Amino acid sequence: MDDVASTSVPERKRGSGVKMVYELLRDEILDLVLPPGSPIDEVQLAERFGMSRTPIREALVRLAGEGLIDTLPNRSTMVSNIDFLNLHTFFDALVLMYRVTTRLAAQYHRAEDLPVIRAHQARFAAAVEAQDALAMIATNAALHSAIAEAGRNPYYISLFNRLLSEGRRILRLYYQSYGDRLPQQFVDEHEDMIAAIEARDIEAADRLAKEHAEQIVRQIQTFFSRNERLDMKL
Amino acid sequence: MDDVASTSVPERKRGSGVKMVYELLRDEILDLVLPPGSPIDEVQLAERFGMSRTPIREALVRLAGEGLIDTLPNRSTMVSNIDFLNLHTFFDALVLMYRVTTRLAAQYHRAEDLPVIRAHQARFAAAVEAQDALAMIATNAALHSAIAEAGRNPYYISLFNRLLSEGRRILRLYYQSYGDRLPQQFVDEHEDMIAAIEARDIEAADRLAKEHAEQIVRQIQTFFSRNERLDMKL
DNA sequence: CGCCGACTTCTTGTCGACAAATAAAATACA
DNA sequence: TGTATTTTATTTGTCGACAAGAAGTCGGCG
Repeated sequence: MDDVASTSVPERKRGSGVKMVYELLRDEILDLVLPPGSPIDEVQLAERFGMSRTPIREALVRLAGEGLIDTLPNRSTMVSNIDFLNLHTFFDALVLMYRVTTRLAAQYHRAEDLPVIRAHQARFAAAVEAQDALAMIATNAALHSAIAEAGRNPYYISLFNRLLSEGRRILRLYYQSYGDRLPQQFVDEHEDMIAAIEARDIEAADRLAKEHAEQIVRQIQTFFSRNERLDMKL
Repeated sequence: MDDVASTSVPERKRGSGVKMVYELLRDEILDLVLPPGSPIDEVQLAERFGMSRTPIREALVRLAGEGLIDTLPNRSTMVSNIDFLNLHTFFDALVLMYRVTTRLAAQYHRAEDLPVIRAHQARFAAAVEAQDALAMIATNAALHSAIAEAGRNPYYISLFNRLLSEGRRILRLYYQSYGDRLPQQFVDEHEDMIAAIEARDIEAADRLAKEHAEQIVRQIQTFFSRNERLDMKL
């Protein structure tokens, strides 16, 4: 009908365009609005956002740096595929980072971190209540990211955020096929983890994070091995 | 002979400029040729490499993505500082990644990985023999990176490489002040680790990596705490 | 009928130029 | 003389245009 974003050119500020494009594309990729393999056309994006190709390009370089898009030299660029064959490496790193970040949060968190964490947990519980899969996935990632922040190790934070991002795509795929049935159990497990963090019980935090992570991983692995023939390129 | 980079415009190939600038700047930063805080001027680099600002900019965006340079919006961009106050987070992550990657290498390496690893180890031994600190630091990073590659977990590989990069700057600072006295001990420890990997002895690989890493960390921490007043901005 | 080569087209990579934002310098004023 | 304000200068952010590289297309030839 009408061009979605052609006429609105709302006088962006100087440095804001890149960030906006980056975050929007990022969310669209992670929510599978742009499924793996989708072609990314620079001029098309330039038209859509009403700006030149230069800032678009910068956003794409950043996304490529995080492995969210793949760029073939001189040829096309597209949303990166999910490597189903090596999912175990992803799960291995995910479980380890769950443990390490939760452990460090119990050790190093400050008083002002807990309200932030609890706020995320509240949003997560609300999403589960509303059976909103997309919101539940996003708030789950935000919650664990906040816990990692409280651990105050930028290297772990960085890797964990990347894993959580990739996890958003995989979880979306999982709950999509699973009929979006969202268990209350995760909310309770989160509560226990937060309590352990607040009590500064490092070993308990580690153990709870390990169980929490391994349980999720087990569910998803079961699902993906059941649909073995899902080795489509997608 | 000729001016280093003024008249020679050797017809680079289309996509090669960015990579070249990226790698060169990266090495100059990690070898402290460009010390922390050095200003990065785009036009100056453009003249130096005989190209436009666009590819320079792309290389800088990538470097910023890895935390090697900091960019103040609309103002200057400079080599990122080393955060001496939070070195413990760096060491914590470094030790963990040493362990995990070596462990996985023992578990998942293939026959063709070992010659590569041994080649790096030979170069490392040669650098120690020659008492060449810069080469020793670089080959050490390359060796451990190769071990991580044999572990075949891209997430760990990515974080570990970032840690090894940052480590190159810190080690450079360390050996610089230490009179570049290079111990033979590291060569032997590497040999033991490689042997454990080859024997697929996972627990031994883990233990050796842990001891190796903690010993290095201890040395550097002692050094830095002795020079406590090194809390200069540098 | 099928294979090989020139051509077209489409996307990316690079360029030079201009505009905005900020810091530094210069000026005016109390 | 010290401070506020204007001016200048420098660096970044953005733009439109052009050229190179690669896939697809079409025609020619065996």
